[in-house]
Amino acid sequence: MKLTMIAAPEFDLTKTLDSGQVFHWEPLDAGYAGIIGERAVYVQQRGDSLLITPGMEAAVRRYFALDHPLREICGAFPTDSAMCAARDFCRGLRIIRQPEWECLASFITSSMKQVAHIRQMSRALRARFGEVRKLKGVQLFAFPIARRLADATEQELRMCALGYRARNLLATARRVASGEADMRSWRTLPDAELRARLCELPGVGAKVANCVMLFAYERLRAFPIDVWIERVLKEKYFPRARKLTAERLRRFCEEYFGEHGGYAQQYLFHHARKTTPRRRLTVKRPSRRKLSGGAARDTIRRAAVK
DNA sequence: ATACAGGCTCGCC
DNA sequence: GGCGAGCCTGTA
Repeated sequence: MKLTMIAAPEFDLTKTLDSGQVFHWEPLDAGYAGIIGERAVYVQQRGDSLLITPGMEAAVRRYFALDHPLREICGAFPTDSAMCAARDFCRGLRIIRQPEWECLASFITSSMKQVAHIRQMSRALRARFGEVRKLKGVQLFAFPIARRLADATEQELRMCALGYRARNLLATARRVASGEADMRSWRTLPDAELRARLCELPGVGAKVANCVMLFAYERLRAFPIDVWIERVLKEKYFPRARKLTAERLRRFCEEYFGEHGGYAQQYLFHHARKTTPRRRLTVKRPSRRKLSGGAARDTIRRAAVK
């Protein structure tokens, strides 16, 4: 197939797709296959350009936010050592513009999951409920619209390995499909109100809401705080803090990282995730994790088996 | 094999 | 209004 070339300066496709903001792109040939809106697209980087499916030029530019003034954004970051290291490591990583529903649904499934598994759940949902598209001879599945999932049963969603997330995804899909939650109209809301609307949805708390604001609503101040970022922040910015409440941490991020906090967060996150040896994680985890949730149940299950 | 994941929600105090 | 426990399942 003939491909079209578009300019993409200050852009790193692989870093962007591998930074945990989007979960459906699959490697294909020397590039990636994915779906933007309803349409399948192939994207391959060649230096400062992208080779893409003809006819998708505008959609690709918009989706990958090639218009974001990356140099200015990075230039406005704080200049502490952690931030500088992340900035250098993540050169070319952009916060993309995802469809609202796909982004929301994906992050509802993300709770307590590693990126690899979120991708699997996305794949299962798409293969079971999504519309098929052909690209370069391979089949791609679009992320199912809310209506489609709203008409499914919790059982069917659980078959996509969602576990307890199935219930939340189904309930939220129903609200979105019915129009009770009109995600499109929320575009005009100020940050705080948008966050409040999102948090009313089942399975959506502050973390997921901030991810959706950042990756789908272009709210570049939104600063999702997950266990990785929490670890980085505590280590780099509060090395000796006794107890740091979530609220205090949130306020610090808002003031310190400011206008482009979301970019700063994504860079710190990606840098930490890609450079931290796995072995160190367990040692550095907050102690409560050792006691709660899965660990306790594992113990029970093991005891029951014996 | 077994610990533990990029949380949310409830019940408890 | 802060804290801990439970929830499902696959992966490292």
